[in-house]
Amino acid sequence: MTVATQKRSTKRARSVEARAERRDDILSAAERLFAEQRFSELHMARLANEIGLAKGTLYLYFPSKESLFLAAVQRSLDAWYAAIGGRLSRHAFIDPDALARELTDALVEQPRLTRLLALLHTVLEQNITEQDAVAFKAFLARKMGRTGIELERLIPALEPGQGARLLLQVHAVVVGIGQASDPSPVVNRALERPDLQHLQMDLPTELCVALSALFRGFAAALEAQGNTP
Amino acid sequence: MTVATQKRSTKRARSVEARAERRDDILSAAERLFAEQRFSELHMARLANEIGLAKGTLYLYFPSKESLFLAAVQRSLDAWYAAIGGRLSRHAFIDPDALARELTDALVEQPRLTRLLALLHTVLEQNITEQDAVAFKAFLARKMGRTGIELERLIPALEPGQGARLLLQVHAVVVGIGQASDPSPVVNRALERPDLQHLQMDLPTELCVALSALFRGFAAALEAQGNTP
Amino acid sequence: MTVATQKRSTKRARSVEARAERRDDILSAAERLFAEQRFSELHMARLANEIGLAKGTLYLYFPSKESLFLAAVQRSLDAWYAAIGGRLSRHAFIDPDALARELTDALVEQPRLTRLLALLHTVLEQNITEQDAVAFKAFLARKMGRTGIELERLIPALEPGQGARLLLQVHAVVVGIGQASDPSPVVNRALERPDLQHLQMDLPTELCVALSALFRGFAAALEAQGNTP
Amino acid sequence: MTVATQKRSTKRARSVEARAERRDDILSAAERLFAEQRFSELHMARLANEIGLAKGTLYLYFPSKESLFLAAVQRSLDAWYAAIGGRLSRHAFIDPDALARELTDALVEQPRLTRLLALLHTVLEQNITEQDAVAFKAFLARKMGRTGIELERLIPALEPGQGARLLLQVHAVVVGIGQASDPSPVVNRALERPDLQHLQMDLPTELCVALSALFRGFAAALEAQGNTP
DNA sequence: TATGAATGAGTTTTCATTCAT
DNA sequence: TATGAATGAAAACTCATTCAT
Repeated sequence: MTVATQKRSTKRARSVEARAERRDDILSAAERLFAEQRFSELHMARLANEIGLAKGTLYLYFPSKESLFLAAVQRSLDAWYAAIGGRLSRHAFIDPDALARELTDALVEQPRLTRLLALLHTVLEQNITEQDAVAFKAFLARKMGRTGIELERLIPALEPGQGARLLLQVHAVVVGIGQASDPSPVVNRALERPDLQHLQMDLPTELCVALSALFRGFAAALEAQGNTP
Repeated sequence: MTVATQKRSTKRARSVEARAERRDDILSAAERLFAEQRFSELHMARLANEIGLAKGTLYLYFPSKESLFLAAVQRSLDAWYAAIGGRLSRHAFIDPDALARELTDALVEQPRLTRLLALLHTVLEQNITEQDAVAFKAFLARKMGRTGIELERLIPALEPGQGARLLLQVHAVVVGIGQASDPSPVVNRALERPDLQHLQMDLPTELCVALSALFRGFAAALEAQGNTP
Repeated sequence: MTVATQKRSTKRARSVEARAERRDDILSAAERLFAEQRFSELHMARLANEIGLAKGTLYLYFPSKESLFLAAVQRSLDAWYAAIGGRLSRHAFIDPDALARELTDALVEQPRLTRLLALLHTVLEQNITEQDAVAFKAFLARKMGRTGIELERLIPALEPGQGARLLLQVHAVVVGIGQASDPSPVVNRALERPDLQHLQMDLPTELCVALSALFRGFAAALEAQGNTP
Repeated sequence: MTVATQKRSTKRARSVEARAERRDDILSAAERLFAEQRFSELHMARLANEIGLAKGTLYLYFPSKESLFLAAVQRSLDAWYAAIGGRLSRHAFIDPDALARELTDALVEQPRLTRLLALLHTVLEQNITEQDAVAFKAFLARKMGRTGIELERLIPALEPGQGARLLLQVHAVVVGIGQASDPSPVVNRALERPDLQHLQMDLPTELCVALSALFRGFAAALEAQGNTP
C-alpha cells in the first residue's frame, strides 16, 4: 500500500539536535500513518519500517506506543494553539462569529488533530503513567491558560479564568464534532443513504456553527448575569 | 467429541416474551458492568457469568460483543429520548436555559449513556456490519427527527429541519463533555493536583452551561439572520 | 445456497418403518450435503434444517455426528458391494481389465463414496466408540469376505482368503486415488497451471488403470509362486 | 499495555544459517510429536514448549500451523525421494519385485512420512494459500519428474512420462495403505478381535505386495499394448 | 545507538451435544 | 417423539515490548 520509505541512511543520531530531529520524524510518520489506519491497526513495526528504523529503535525515543502517540497529540495541539495565538493576536476585539471562524480555520490547518484527540480519552489516557498524565495535563493547562487570557482580552465580558473554562468547552465540542464527522468506513457507507444523509456532519461547517453559538450564548449569559446581579 | 458437560441449566426462554425479557436482562447486565470496567476489560465470560448464563447463550441473542453493546447504546439512547420527550411535552415554549436543564436532567437519569456513547465512535462503529450501522443510524434519525420537531415547536426561531440539526450538535457536545468529565483513574489522579483541578469537568454543570450557550447562540444567530435577510 | 427443504410435515415417526425411513432420509441428506461441504463445515444444524427437523431430533437417530457419518459410509459401501455383487455375478470368469472396469464402474455409480471413505480414517475412526468400530469392521469383513469369495471364483489363481486380502488392497487404492483425485479448491486451482496439470488425477481413469495393474500383477505373482513353489 | 514478561530467552538466530537450523529444529520436533499425537491434538504451544521456544517464535518461521506441517511433509518427502534416488542409482535395470522392495525400504526409513501424507489431503491442503499449494505441487512435480525418468531408465517398457504417472499411483497406494495400516487406537483394539484380525494391514508387507503387483501389472499392460498396437 | 529475534499474555466465538418442555 | 434454548470446552495467532548482539 504505502511504499516503505526506507531511507536506509539510518545514521546514528549522536548529537542532541539529531536526536530531536529523529524524534520529530517519528512523530510525523505516526501522524501521517494514523490518518490512514486506526490506532490498533497501526503497528509499531509498520511505523518503524516506514521511517527506515528498526522496531527497537522507536523505544529509544518513546517508552511505549501510547506515549508516542500522546507526544503526537501534544505536538499537534501545540501547533493548533500556536496558530490560534497568531490569529488572535491580529485582533483587538472579536465577535463570536469571527472567533469561531479563526478557531475553525486554525483547526483545519491541523487536519490530523481531531483524530488524535479522539484517541486521547479512549486509548491514550487509559494506558499512560500518572507522570505522563500530569505532564500532558500541565501542558494543556499552560496552553489553555495563555490562550484563555487572550480570549478574555478579546471578549470583555469574560472575567478572569472564564477564558480557560470556555476553552475546555471548545475542546469538548471539537472532540464531539470531530468524532461525529469522522465516521468509520462502514458507517460512512450507511450515511450515504438518502434517508440518512442529514446525519453526516461536515467538520468545519458544524464546528464553526457550534462554536459561534457557544461564544454568542456564553457572552449573552454573562451579560444577562452582569445586568441582573 | 466435544462433550457438553452440562452443569446447571437456566430456565429456557421459549416464548417470544421470555426471549425479549432475557435479551433485556443481558443488556441491563452489560450496562451495569460497563460502568465498572472498560469495554476491552469487560469479557463476555464475565457478563455471562453475571447473568447466570453460559457464554454461548449470549450469542443466541447477539451475534457479537459489539452488536450487544450497540444494542445497549440504542436502548439507553431510547430511554434518554423518551425522557426528553416527556419533559418537553410539558412545555408550551421554553427558553434556552430551561431547555438545557431539561436535557441535562434527562441525561443525568441515564448515567451510563455517556460512557456508552463514547464507545460508539471509537469501538462499536468500527466493528459492525453495514446492516447494523444502517439500522442504528436509522433509529437515530427517527429519534432525532421526532425530537427535532418538538424543538421546533418550542423554539419558534427554528425552521423545519433545524431542530434535528441542533440535536446533532447536542449529541456532539454530550459526547465531548461526557468524555472530558469521565477521565481514566490515572488521569483522574493527575487532575486532583491543585494546579490541574481547573481542568476537571463536572458533567451536569458543564453540559448545562454548554447546551444553554449553544441554544442561546443558535437562536441569536437565527434571529440575526431573520432580521437582516 | 441450498434452499431449506423444510418439509414442515415433521410427522412423528411412530412405526418402525417410519423410523427407518427417517433415518434413511437423514443419511441421504448427509451424503448430499457432504458433497458440497467438508465434514467440519457441515454442521448438524444445517443438516437438520435441510431435512426439516430440529437439531435434537438427529440425536434420536444417531448418538453423534461421527456415528451418523459412519452410518453413511456404511450405507454407501453397502451399495457399492451390492453393485459389485450384481456385476460379478454375470461373469463366469473375468480378466483383470474387465474386473477393474466393473469395480470402477460400480464406484462411479456411488460418486459420494470416495469422499466418505476419506473421512473414515482421518475423522470418523478417531472419534467413535469401540463398539461402533467393531460393528463397522465386522460389516466390512462380511462384505469383503463375501465378495472375496466371488473373486476367488472368478480368478482361479486366487487361493482361499486371498480374495479378501486383494479387496483390502483395492480399498487402499480407492482411498488413495480417491483423495488424489478430489483436491481442495485451492489445490485444484494450483493444479490448473500448465506445468502442474499432469499431477491431476481422474478418478475413473486412474483407478481402472491401477486396479487393472494390481489384479494383473497379483495374478502374475501367484502364478510365478505357483509354478515355482 | 501488553507487558512482555520475558522469562529466559533462547539464543538468537541472527545469521541465515542459524535461522535455517532453527527452522529445521522446529520441523524435526513437529515430526517427532506428530508421531505421538494427531494433528488437532498437537498444539502449537506444546510444540514450542518442546523446543524451548515461545509460541510466537514459531510464527516467525511459519505463518501458520498448516504451513509448518506442510513444510514437514515436504521435508520428509524430500528425504524419501533422496533415498529412492540413491537406491535406484545402484541398479542398471530392475524387476518389479525389487523395485517395490526398494521403494518400501526407502519408505520404512521415513516412518513418519505416511502419517504426514495422510494429513496432506484432509487437513493441510484445505487450509493453505494458493501460493503455498503451487509451491508444494511444483516441488512434487520436480521430484516425481526426476524419479520418473529414473524409473523409465530402469523399466524399459515405460515410455517417457509414464514414470511420473506411475509415481502418482505409487503415491496413492502409499497413502491408501498408509492409512489402512495406521488405525486409531480404538479401531486398533477392534481389529485385535480374532474375527477381525485379517483386516489388519502391515505397511511394509502390504505395500510391497501392492507395489510389486502394480509394477508387474503396469509393465504387462504396456507389453500387451506394445505387442498389439 | 541500532538492530530484529524472541517473548507470551490474552479472549472471542463456534458448534456438537444435552435436556427441559 | 420432537423441539430448540442452553451449554461450555477449546486453541491459534498477534503484536507491543525486551534484550542479546
